[in-house]
Amino acid sequence: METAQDYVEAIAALIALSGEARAVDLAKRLGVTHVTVVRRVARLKEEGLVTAEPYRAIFLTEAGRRLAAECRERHDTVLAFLLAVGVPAEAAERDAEGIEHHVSPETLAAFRKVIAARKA
Amino acid sequence: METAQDYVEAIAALIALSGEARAVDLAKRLGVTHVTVVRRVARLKEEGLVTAEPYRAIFLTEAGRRLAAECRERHDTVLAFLLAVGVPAEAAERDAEGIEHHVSPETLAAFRKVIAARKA
DNA sequence: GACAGAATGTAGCCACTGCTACATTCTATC
DNA sequence: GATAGAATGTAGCAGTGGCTACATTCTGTC
Repeated sequence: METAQDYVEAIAALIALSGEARAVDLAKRLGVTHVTVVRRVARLKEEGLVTAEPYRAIFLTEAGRRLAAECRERHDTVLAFLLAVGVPAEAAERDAEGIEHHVSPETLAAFRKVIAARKA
Repeated sequence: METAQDYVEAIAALIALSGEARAVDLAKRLGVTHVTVVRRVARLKEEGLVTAEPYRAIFLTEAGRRLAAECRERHDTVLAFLLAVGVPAEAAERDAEGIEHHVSPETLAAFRKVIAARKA
């Protein structure tokens, strides 16, 4: 489930960058081989999160886009929060990747409040 | 590696509670069957983190105690931090379990500063 | 001390993620 | 349009974590 989120996030990011997500680029971005990507994408397809045809790029379904947007929003919130409490940018980026999958809605709400407070 | 930390943490907690860590109690605490525990503990033994003899309780080696202490300290810091920024206790406990494995030393330092500031 | 029940150990299954090695298909260039 | 190189697909291996089922050992009680 976590990896599914990482994948749709990465796919969304690649589509935003270049209009499509190719297996080789996904592999590069996620730091795995293309085989791992292909197999995982097949499952995402079964789960209805992406569309994928042999030898073609990968795209998100409506459900995939929704999930990606959620993840993106959560990721950005966690990152902004870490930066707001004084974590150096590089560490914040790294840690946000791991932390984002373990924040409950309650924690996310608390994070947002802190961000808003620091901004004010 | 994450699971190794969860196990030494749990073992340390059980030892603190009752003087020893038994497989069945570990299984209950970690929410898995005793088989999973036994196999993981065998690996921890190979890694020099615990001592384990057939049909005997599990204990931490010096290295295991060090690791457990580190994890405990980090866990407590994350939990205290979440509470300090207003996360409800229940959610904080849950999320700390997941987040603790993804905080870098830099992030931990930032967390400590926030805790100190809120305390003052 | 026998015995039942609890605890532990062992065997074997599945799912997931990662890999290498090799096969196939695309694609850009000549 | 042939062809080399890139991209993708497929097969098969290993490690980890989860399980059930069954065997063995402990242990407390009669």
